[in-house]
Amino acid sequence: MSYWLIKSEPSSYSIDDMARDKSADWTGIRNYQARNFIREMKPSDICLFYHSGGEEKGIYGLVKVMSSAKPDETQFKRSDSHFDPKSTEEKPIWYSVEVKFVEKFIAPVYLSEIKRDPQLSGMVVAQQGSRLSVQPVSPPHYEHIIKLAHRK
DNA sequence: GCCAACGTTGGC
DNA sequence: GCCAACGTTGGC
Repeated sequence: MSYWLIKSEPSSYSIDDMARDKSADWTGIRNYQARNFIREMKPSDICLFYHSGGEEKGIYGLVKVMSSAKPDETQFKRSDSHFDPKSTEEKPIWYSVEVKFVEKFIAPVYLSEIKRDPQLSGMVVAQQGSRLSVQPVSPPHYEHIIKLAHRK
């Protein structure tokens, strides 16, 4: 059982879109480091859902991993913005997982809080210049985020 | 909207 | 294999 953080631009896909759709294929990851983390994901792993950009950047909820990694179908579709001509069905380059909506936080945990909280120091998302869109989260960091997210 | 930090591409 | 040029991410 592992914990992860996945980023999304709320203008393209927000936690509310996620809540409406109930489940989604997490496609479009086109970075090797992020791809490698996708391939480590296992069903029942939990992901923190992070909004990058938008008014208040931060963690807005949780989704659960429902499948192990499978080839990201968008890499094969010529018309898709994530089409990759170097990839073939026999040797796919990019992977996706299916995720299911779990909850939207009562109290989102904002990036400014994450940076300020000593118990969250070292979180990748708070590091300067961190562009990694899929990243591991340690259990203590996860537990603390949940505590903050459920405070009244 | 700006731009620093980053990852990738491609010429050599 | 190096590294300059380029494109993108994402915080501010």
